[in-house]
Amino acid sequence: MAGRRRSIAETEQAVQERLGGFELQREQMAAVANIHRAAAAVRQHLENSALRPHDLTWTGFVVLWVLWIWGEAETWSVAEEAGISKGTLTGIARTLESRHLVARASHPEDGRRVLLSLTPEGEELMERLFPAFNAEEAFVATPLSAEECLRLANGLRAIVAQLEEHGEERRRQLLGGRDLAPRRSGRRSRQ
Amino acid sequence: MAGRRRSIAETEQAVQERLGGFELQREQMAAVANIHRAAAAVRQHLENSALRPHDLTWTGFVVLWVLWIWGEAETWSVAEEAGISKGTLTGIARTLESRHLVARASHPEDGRRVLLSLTPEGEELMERLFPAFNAEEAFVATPLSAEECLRLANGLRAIVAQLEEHGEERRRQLLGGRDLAPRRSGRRSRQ
DNA sequence: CCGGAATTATTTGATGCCAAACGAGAGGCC
DNA sequence: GGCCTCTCGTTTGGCATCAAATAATTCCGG
Repeated sequence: MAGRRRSIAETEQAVQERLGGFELQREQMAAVANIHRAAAAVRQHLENSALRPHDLTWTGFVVLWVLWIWGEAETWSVAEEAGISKGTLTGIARTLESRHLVARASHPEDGRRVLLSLTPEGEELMERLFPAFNAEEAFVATPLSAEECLRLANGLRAIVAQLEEHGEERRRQLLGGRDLAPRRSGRRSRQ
Repeated sequence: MAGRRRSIAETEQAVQERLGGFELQREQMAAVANIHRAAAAVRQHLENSALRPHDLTWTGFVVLWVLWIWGEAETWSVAEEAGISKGTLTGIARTLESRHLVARASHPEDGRRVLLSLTPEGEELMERLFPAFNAEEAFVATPLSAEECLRLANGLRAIVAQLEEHGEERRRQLLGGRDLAPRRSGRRSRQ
């Protein structure tokens, strides 16, 4: 056992032994745990294969991707699509702008809003990068048939939908009226 | 369309339109994209429901979890299991140690190695926290039957295995002998 | 045993990340 | 026009994150 990476089977065996005394939702636990294992492994691989030669981070790529697919868009919508907070997007957009891949323009009718779009350089990058990226997506999914991929995607989509539809209500319920403790980090009030 | 969150179906439609001219692995792309959407959504929910009252981050919880399941363990092995780099673990362990949830001990036979374990306080926390955490895992998986959860877990496990078995070789192949550009960030050489 | 090679964990630097606070602008009302 | 409120994007603070450099220790050949 010592000095070797544990397989998922070994881990699940250890969990079984450790948690024998608990009543638990075993299948759901395995699903959630593996979502994160897979996400981390896939992200790691894509960053170190397709993205690294272009010095892009995962999130930077996702933002470029969103702009490529949707064209010019407001920041709140880009953040939403990319699955990051608007504060994070501000930083990412700054980085991408400094590399001339993304352009920032203020909304013609509302001075508060900002529009993001790809520069021609950004478009060109995506056209070259995307096929390589997609090839690595195919590589990580090699063990699965096309149909199994769709099944997988459907299961995951159902989880996302569940959280979009019922997540906020659930969190409210759990609180039962009490206030949620503020995060340890985050900006402090001035007074 | 404006001012509303786009559904996954709409996104996939836009992708279809934008990428009509590319040859692409559609199913694999959908699977990979949804892995990340789901991972982010699930993590967000768990942090804001089960973990927040205990002021734990996702990664902090995962590290406690690994120690709870496996007992005392060496740091490299904890990092491996938790899916983070050993450098990151150093920071997390420091945080958890400062909160008296984790203890650090040096290896009796090898002064380079460090052993981590839960303190009694950490054990107690996990015993109280785990049921709540598992309940939220069950909540996010509500739309799926137990069997569908297992199917999902199996598909994801296959992807992780693919990367563990062939990922490194694949990245070497892609490089074709060339050196991978260093990351933009990271420690600089002294000279 | 001595000195270099190998193997640990830690430090470092740049970036990512969130939530809450903030400031700038828009819109309604009187 | 002067306010008050609402709604944007940005800033802030505290961590998390990685890979490479470095420090600390062990191992091995002579």
